Amino acid sequence: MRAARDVFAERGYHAASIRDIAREAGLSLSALYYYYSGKQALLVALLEDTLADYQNSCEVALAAAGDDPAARLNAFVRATVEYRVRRQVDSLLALRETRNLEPDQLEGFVQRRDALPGLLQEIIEDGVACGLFATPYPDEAQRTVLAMCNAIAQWYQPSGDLTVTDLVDRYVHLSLTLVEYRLPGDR
Amino acid sequence: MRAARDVFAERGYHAASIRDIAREAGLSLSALYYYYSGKQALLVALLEDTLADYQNSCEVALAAAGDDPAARLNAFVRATVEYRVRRQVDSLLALRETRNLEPDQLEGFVQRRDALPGLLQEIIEDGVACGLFATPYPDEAQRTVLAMCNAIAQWYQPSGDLTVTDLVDRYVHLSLTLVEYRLPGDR
Amino acid sequence: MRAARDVFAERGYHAASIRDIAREAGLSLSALYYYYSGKQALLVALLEDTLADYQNSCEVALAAAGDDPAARLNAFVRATVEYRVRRQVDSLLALRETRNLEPDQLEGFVQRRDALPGLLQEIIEDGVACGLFATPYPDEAQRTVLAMCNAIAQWYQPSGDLTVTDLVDRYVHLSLTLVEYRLPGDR
Amino acid sequence: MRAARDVFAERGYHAASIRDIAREAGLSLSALYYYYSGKQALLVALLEDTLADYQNSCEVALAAAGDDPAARLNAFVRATVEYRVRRQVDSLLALRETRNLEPDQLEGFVQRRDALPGLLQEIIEDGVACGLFATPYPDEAQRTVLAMCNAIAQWYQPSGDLTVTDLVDRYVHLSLTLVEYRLPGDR
DNA sequence: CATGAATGAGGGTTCATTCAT
DNA sequence: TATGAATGAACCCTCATTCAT
Repeated sequence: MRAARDVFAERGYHAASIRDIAREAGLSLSALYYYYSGKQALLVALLEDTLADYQNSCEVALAAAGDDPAARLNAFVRATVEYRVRRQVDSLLALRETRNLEPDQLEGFVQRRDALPGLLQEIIEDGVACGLFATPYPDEAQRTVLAMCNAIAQWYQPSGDLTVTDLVDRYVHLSLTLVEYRLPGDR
Repeated sequence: MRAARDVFAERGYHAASIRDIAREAGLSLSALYYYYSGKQALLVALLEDTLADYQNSCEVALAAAGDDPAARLNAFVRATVEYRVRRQVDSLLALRETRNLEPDQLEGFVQRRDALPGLLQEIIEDGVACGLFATPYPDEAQRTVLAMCNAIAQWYQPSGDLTVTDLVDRYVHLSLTLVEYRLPGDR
Repeated sequence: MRAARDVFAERGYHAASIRDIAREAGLSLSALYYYYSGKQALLVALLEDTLADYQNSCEVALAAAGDDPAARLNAFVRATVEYRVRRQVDSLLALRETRNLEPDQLEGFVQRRDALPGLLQEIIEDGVACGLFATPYPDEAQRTVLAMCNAIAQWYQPSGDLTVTDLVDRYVHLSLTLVEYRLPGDR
Repeated sequence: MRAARDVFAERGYHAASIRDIAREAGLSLSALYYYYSGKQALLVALLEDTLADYQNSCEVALAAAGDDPAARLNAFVRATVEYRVRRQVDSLLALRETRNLEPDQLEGFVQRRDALPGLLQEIIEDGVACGLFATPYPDEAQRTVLAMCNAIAQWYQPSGDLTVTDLVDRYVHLSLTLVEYRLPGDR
């Protein structure tokens, strides 16, 4: 799977050859087929693993965050940003190669994947409902939060100046700004 | 080119077969080769055309916007959002398939493409410098503005309830919020 | 035809594309087809022209040589060597590309082409018969004379030190040596 | 390789299709690619094998011939003639298709191939130096010896009257005649 | 658990040729 | 005379996959 991840990431699913993956993995072609039933199965395994990990990270973070919408938004953004950095390559694959899942797999996968935006949606709507978030456009705010977090995988360089801690702080700040967070009693 | 756009968009560059494109275009395989020297040439033509159109839209909009950073940000976001809607499929291709340009083409293309984020960068820094934008994170704000505008191509449905006009308004609002725009005299 | 000669010579008949020939000739593809009915026709024209020229050269030389076998051998070798130098590229084509003639053309062409070795054969046999040539192997001598003359086209460099005059002298000498020419009265 | 040899010989490298070779070999197209990485690789394999065999034959023959130039010339001609008969088809390929080697391969191949004429050159020059060979034109004599031996592959018919033994005798005779061999003490 | 061998389908591309203009 | 446009067949090659061992 490591080999598949690297090769898929470098070339893209369709341009990647299963021979390249086998070579990268130090396996013979047939040995690879012994463990995975085919190219598609490798992709599925990668994406499922990535998604499960991400979902779990979010759940844990949200469970610890309690009920406050601001705290929950904070937790969600933190979990997402950290995930995009921690599993940067997998994040890219999830964004780019999901479309190459075959119809069977695709449906269920997308369904599960899209539960998370729904969660974020709820958080923001809660915040709006109780007056913490003043944004007039909760839908677009939610889309933007996701888009900006996802994009991290495309540009972040672990070797650069920006530490993950700082990155998280900044994205949390941006998110709260986006939803126009008003401190309670600040109205 | 229309056929190439549709087929590339539907399947992705590598999964798309030049035979499919020819069929979609109502041409024989060889006739297609008469006009374009190959698959890569089709991709290049598409991406170059898309980029030129987008750059032009931005330039026109910014030229009309004058010097005020807020007005310029407004113009930039408006131009980008409208572009993402007007040429939605091309926008997706530009985002997804640029990586499939061959090294020769890639370099120059990316260079030209990345001039625009630079422009946005300047706008935001100007705004910060003259106190109009209060964001402590101009870099991340700029990345977010781009990310959210780009993402439009992935979800917007012209047939839906949201008109382009409304969409633009909302994204302008979000952008100004992101950079923490303070009305002059509002400090 | 000049273009065809050059392109056929450089790449070989099958590797040469009729587009290359047209480009080399400064013609459009269709204009080329206006003058020659196809690739094969170009080859036929080239080879026929070359053969006719060579045959003519030989006939003229032999007519001037009179009856003496040594003089005739001298004339034949001189004509052949000079021809290989004068039309070096055509000579190469004749040697290499005759096999690519289509069956129709091939038969007649080969028949005419092989009349000349027959002539050489007669010359040598005459010389042997009247005791001028002492070679015990007239057939092999004839084959060798032809082979050595033909090979000239493969290595001779007009820009080199060896002049055509010298070249002819040497090959005449070699030929007479080969047939073991005995000066009359030398026996 | 046998199939490749036959098909290349019959049609020429460029006119030969790799499908024909596969069919002739009783393999599927892909199976052929399993063993040889492509058309060029087949050609290289054939030519290299042929060259190595020929070089080896010459070396063995010369090693057994001792120092006498006449004996060495005899050995060289014998080895070459026998080789041209023994591997007639390969000889034709080597003569005709070497030009279709790609530049990488071509250089080294030609270099190795041309070592042999150099050897012949030395033999003849030795003979001339010690007065055994009286030819005034050692270079041309050498070219002729090679040309006549090489040509054998183009016309010899094993089914004909001429046995290989006779053939060798005659070509040795012609070669010695060409270099104007004088028996020691015959000067 | 691992492999070498084999396959058929399809890939992008080139080509000689034709035809309406 | 000359051309641009078009075609269908064939080309070399790569691929995901299978199977006997």
